[in-house]
Amino acid sequence: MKKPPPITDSEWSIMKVLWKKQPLTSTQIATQTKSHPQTIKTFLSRLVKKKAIGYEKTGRSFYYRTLFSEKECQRHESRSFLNRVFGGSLRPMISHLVEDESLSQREIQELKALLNKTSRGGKE
Amino acid sequence: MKKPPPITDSEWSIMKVLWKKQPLTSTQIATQTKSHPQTIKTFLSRLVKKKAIGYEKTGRSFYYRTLFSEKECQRHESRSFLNRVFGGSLRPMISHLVEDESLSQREIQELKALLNKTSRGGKE
DNA sequence: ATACATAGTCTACAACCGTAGACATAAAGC
DNA sequence: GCTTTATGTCTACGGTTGTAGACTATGTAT
Repeated sequence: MKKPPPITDSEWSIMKVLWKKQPLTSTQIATQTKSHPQTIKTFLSRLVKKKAIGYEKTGRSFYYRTLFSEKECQRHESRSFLNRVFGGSLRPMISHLVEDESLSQREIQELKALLNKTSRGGKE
Repeated sequence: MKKPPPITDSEWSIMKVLWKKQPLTSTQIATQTKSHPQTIKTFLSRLVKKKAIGYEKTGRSFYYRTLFSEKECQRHESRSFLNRVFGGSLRPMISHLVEDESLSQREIQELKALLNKTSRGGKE
């Protein structure tokens, strides 16, 4: 499976819209994001060029569609973020987040449950 | 407390070196990072200009020093990353990381311990 | 004092990013 | 068939980023 290309901030906002509902035309995206249509078109071209999205032409309309799942892209971004800010190691990052951003009791319970579930899958 | 300015990838690598040992001269940093000295100097100027670091001139040498702790910067970066990629919510992100990046048994244990400790401090 | 070395400042430059105008093309309605 | 309208493509432009050469100023050694 190919890995997703780098996606900039503004491009992410477009990807997000598409992940919610696909496929969409440039006009539909512009309406939803309340952005200048021309700007959206530029971002769409760039995303197409870097093969983050594709499109099908049906009659007069171009329908855009992502070529990667949100999860794939999140995974990828997390990786590079991790490398940049936390030197690549996950644990310090999670520690930091957990310590720093106060989580509610409920969230903590959920995370613990998650960790229990993962226990079986984790590699030793 | 002022918030840290945006720091680019390359600049992070300099900050990292400084956080490990401060203060340092540009030459020392260039040596450690094995980068072209001129490039380091540029980054240092930019970091000074955006007030991420400061320096003291002692005799012939300029000693650079960070103006923010690593934790502060990590916090800041985590925030913007979170907003961009996970729509600002922490839990999905941690879930994603925990599910996706396989953690060792040991790491899982450590995280659980961390969560227990945090229980008391977390807000309800 | 004079020359050498060191370290900051100015300048540059290509690539990328956010933003968007101008232009072309093609479908659709009249 | 011709005009309107929608939609992609080309071009642009200022700002940032990574990279680094050239110039300058100032200690340092002789």
